[in-house]
Amino acid sequence: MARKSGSHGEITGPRILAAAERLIARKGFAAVTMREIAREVGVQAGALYLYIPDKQTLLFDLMRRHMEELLAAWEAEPKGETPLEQLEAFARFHIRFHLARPDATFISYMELRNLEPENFARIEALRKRYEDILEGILKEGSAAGVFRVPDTKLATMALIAMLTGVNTWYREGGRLSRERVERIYWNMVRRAVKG
Amino acid sequence: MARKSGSHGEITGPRILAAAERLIARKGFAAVTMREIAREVGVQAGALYLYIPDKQTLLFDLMRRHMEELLAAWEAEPKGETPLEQLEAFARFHIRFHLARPDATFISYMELRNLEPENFARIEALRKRYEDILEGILKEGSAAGVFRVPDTKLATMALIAMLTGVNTWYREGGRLSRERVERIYWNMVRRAVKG
DNA sequence: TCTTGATATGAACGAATGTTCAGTTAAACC
DNA sequence: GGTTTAACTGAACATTCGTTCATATCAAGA
Repeated sequence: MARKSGSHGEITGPRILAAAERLIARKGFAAVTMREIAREVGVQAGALYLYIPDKQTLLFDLMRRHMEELLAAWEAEPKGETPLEQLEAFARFHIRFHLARPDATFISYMELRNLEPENFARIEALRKRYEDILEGILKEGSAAGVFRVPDTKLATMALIAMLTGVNTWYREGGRLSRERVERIYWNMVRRAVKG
Repeated sequence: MARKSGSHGEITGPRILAAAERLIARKGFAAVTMREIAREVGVQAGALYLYIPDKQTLLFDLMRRHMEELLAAWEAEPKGETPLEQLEAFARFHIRFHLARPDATFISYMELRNLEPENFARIEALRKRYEDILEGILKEGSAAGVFRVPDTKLATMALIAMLTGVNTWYREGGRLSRERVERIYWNMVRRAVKG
């Protein structure tokens, strides 16, 4: 029997990615088995291979999707005119986007070393494109005398680390609203680079 | 035969921790096998169990040692008088300490989810003690009107994330000296919280 | 109604895992 | 020189891993 109940064609493919994302974020890629993922989807382990070639590709697909959605979401974002407005847009966008996808964010920062070299290079390339966005804003603002940053690359890494750090402690329904967190972080970012 | 060459009593215990730290930092706890660690030490896998009870304890020992050394090192650090001086001391200390121990730092931030609940709680307690040091400085400076931080807990998390982020990109012998990195980061920290 | 093709099962594969343990070695002590 | 003892080996244990595949099921088209 193919399944206990329900009909075929009930989109199993996407459910695999969703289940894998949840499990890998919680336990780590190496600690999650294909059988666990299958159980979460409600299917036997062998059935996973109708949708993915192997476990490594599953991880790569999750990370690539996350990075591509990140870049696409920024493209669709209202940018602002001045470097200061752009920096605020970026800071708020970064917090908002990553807080909305805690699992994917966690995986993309923690599981890099479980990617095979070629896959690693491709994810790193996407990440660099994202970092270049922030560095571009900082460079422009530096040239205009609005920002004072001795090293734009270093400032880029510092600000992204700080902003991504929100994910490690923020909890929905906690003491602070997302809007309030955004404002406080934006204030720290602004003051950290203000000329 | 016990060994191919050399004599017994050549401190194998510490070498296990050192090898495990290197390997786990590079490949992740779940992806490292006891046989790999043993090979790195130059011993058979069974011999590891003369020094450690099991793999989980090995991870816990690494993380506990790191956190305890961190707290002890801060105790031994010259503190400064004013909140501003204390904050500078903390920022520079944090960067210096963690850059000197990239493997242990990496493990302590990445492998928390591989700790069993009880071990996790103990490591988290140590981490909280460390975060409380920075929050204490921020609170004191806020009360004195030297700092302007709307929420000391949030600022603590933001600054620690930013400072620890140095480890993700800094490379010995790279473009920037450690002293220069320290100064630039300290400047950003100072401006981010200055009243 | 018969055929087709996608979807899924469940058993099986070899390899690898953490851990144990009876036996071996060699240095240290009497 | 004989005994003790800590250090270590190497084989074995029961599980579990990712992956494959012959087979079964079912919905849809002819």
